[in-house]
Amino acid sequence: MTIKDIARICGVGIGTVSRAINNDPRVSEKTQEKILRAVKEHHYVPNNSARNLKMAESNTIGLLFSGIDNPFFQGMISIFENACDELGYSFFLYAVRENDRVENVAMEVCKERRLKGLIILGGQLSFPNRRLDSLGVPYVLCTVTVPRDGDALPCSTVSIDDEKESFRAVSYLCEQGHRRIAILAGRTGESSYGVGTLRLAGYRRALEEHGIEFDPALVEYMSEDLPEYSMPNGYDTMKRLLARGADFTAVFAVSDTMAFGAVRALREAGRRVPEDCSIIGYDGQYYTEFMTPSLTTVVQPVSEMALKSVELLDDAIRRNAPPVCVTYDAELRIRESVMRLP
Amino acid sequence: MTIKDIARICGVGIGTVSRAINNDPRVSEKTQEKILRAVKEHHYVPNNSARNLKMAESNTIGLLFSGIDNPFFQGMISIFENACDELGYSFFLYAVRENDRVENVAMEVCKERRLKGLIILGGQLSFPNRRLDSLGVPYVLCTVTVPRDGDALPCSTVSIDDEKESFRAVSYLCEQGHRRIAILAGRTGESSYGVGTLRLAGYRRALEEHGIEFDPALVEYMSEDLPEYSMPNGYDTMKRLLARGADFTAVFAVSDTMAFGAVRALREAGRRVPEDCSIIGYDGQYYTEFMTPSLTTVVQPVSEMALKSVELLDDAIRRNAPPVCVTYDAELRIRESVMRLP
DNA sequence: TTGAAAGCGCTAACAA
DNA sequence: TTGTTAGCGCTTTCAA
Repeated sequence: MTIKDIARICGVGIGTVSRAINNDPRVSEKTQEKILRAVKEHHYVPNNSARNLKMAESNTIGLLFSGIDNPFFQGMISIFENACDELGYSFFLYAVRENDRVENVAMEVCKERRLKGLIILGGQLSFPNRRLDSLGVPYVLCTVTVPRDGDALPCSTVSIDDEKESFRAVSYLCEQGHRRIAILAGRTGESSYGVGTLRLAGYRRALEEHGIEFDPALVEYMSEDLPEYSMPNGYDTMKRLLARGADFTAVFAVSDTMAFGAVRALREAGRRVPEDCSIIGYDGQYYTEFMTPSLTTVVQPVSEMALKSVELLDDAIRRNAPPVCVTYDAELRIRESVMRLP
Repeated sequence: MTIKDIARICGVGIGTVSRAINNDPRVSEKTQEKILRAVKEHHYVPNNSARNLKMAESNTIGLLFSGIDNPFFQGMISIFENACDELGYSFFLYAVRENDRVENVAMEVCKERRLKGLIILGGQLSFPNRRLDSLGVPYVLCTVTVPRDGDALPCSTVSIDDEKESFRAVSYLCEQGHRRIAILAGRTGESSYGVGTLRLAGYRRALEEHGIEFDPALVEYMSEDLPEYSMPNGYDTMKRLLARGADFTAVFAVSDTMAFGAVRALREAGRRVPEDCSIIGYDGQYYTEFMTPSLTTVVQPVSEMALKSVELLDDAIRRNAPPVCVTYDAELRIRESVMRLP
């Protein structure tokens, strides 16, 4: 069933059918009605490939989303969607699969749907990036960690300062009287601009500023064999820390998922939270407030970040604005999982 | 940058470029190398729209996924993907947005990508369904609840029997000596084949078979104002049950998320779990084993269900097999959140 | 092994 | 207000 069939059925030209479908005012009401009725009756659906191929340009913003299985992104998609809506853009969501490279998908989708611009949510990218440079449309990186040093980025970014926020979280632990603070850290060998590395750096700086000597025995890196930043990994990593007989009164977990698993491990070891061990998470995921004890954590302002991403992209598209890097402050949400030491 | 440009650059015809790109053996090695080099150098990416438009058929299975924000589906996508891979299909993932109807998206995507078949994961559908009937390719419903009575379905389905599994879960509670069992139920007014209704029915039957009279005072329906089956809703619903002064020693929550929120509400009310109140969840989500106490829950065999869905679709595509409805058994995973009453 | 050309289904420019 | 037509970028004949 193509536009041709509908035209034949209605006894009109295909141009008229096209106009009727797209609500072009230059079709008589009677004709349009007839055509739409036939469309409905025969379940005609336009072929998007043909449409995209023909159209010189769309008015669509694409969202390239790496991490469909990552709960951190839960609920963000609809924020992007609504924001695009508000600014008058269509919205196209594309979930990047694990084995696909963001850059390649970006190129493909851009051509296929004639995107006006692109938001890249999550995933790993490196710069300079020749592929992305040749995209031809502006794009913004949201919660994508990239090296910040050296040359200016060719795109806008929206993120938080992981080092600073970790510093703040661990400082809070220090201020609550903790001196033996362990960290459930990212994988060893993570790149120097990965969040794990940044969060560990913040941890070290906080210790230093509070006159606490860094003790390698209190650092436990997450397992290479388990999914990164997952609950099982948090559980396993804490088990190892405990098994080593490390002596600590508080833990900084580099993600809420890690903290969740760690709490379980702590309890299995007979340590109460927060009475015997305080814990602090990172990300501010939705479930942390329903945990018992509710988890003190670094809340990333995901809504604002999503909104700002669309805004920046719109600036670039409509006003040709130059790239900017926006860094948001996270909020240390103080809840029940940290105890003040006497 | 189109195939034409590459052809011009390399001094060959566009047909040759097409063949080179698609690894057609009828291109001399030298020519292919030259072309691929130019492709790389100029960042040429074929336009999928043009490709899809031209190709008579693809070898692609599409996965229409409703519920990108639903943690229940976490990790399922890659199972579908691998299964398709194994059977020699390409895989196309499409996340259906809240405001889109599955049927419409199905029609569109099918035409656009010339799908061989479709798997519909989650979402709500009703039958008979004229739109889906005119799809023209086989499709299978995975964890989609549809009315089962009356005419045969035009497609295969893979699901579990919510009534039976709920019956089993609540029976277990009864067998542990509980007589006052509350339920955190689906929304009032849910359709008669919705999971909420089914799970409530299983609850009632279990009570009945164990000689316990059904007490409406022990049923608390989830809030209409909060997201369905969410943690806040579980929390809120339990709060209301508690506020009513209901008298119970165990609760059946119709989802793990509800159970999670409910545990928090219970504790805030000073009731220990499971000592003062047992609780049982439903779904078998990944985090339930890391909760404290770990949650006894009805584990849906999501991997098997995903695998079977692809298998059934393959049967329909390759062997023209008639639709079948496969119902899996769930597993009641007994953990720490239920206590035996003396 | 290659190039030329038809045509996938649609939109938009043009003509009527 | 309508019909006709060119052509979007590609794959795939067909002919060389």
